[in-house]
Amino acid sequence: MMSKSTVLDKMKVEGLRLTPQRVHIVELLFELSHPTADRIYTMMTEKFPHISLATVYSTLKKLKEIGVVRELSSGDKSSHFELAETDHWHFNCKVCGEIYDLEPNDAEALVAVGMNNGAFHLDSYRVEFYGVCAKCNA
Amino acid sequence: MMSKSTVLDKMKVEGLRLTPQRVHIVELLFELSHPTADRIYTMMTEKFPHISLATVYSTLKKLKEIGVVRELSSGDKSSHFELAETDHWHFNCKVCGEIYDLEPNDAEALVAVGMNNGAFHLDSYRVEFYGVCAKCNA
DNA sequence: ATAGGTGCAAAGAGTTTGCATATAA
DNA sequence: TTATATGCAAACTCTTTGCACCTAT
Repeated sequence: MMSKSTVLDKMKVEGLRLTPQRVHIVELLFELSHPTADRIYTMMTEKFPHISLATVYSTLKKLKEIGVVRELSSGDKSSHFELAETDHWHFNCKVCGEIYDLEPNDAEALVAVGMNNGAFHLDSYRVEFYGVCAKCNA
Repeated sequence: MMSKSTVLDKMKVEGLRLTPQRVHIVELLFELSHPTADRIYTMMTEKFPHISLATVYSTLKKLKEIGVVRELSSGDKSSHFELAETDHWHFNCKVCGEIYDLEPNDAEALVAVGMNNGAFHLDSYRVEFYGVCAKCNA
């Protein structure tokens, strides 16, 4: 589990300015579960009433570039974002739209496939499950 | 490996009309590798000079609904589409943009995680790897 | 001091929708 | 015959860009 100061340090090291807006976006990424840019924007307006969606997108893009944020591009709707921390997989409920984090069982074997016998250079990978969660199935 | 007539039968069964446009879209899905809607549209214009992108999107949407097509939503760019046939995983090269099909090693163990101890109803899943392919790494 | 960030508005890309015409069944 | 598909254009959503002003370093 990454800490907030680890993220902020990383941002500084990578040459990103630590504006109050950016700091709060990072805080929200720790508080919210897989938020969309718009969700972050809405939460931001409580503390920064005049913030722009463009600022949110711009910050998320930079955080993605330095590798502390992952973008989850979900088919027909808007992207969700998460801190690129531990290795985990996602379950996407088609009824309520909730995204659940799941623990991998054997990530190493999976990664071996992704490297294609060493032929490919692997940066990252994602595992996404789709279906109906326990709550919605009841 | 699904056959073209299997797909067309399925479409008929599901109440979709077999128009010449739709038949050719299906043919293109067999010929092309993970095409975008726009790629299919461009190929379609050779045979149907006045076809509309809307028709392509509409057909892909219906094929997705009846489960013969999968949409691969790729982050910041447009979606790619593929026939929902065999169980396979993808490697996405960030340099050339190519999408490679990979053979799963142990899909069952993976699916077991996705079912979350039987709590979730699993429709489907995807495994996406990101990195640099052999060709671009040379 | 100044490179980089912010907020605003406008532009862009991809996808969907409304509607009149055409057509598969 | 008639419910559904097509093609066109316009609309929509999400995201990016341009620019003048501001601010973290």
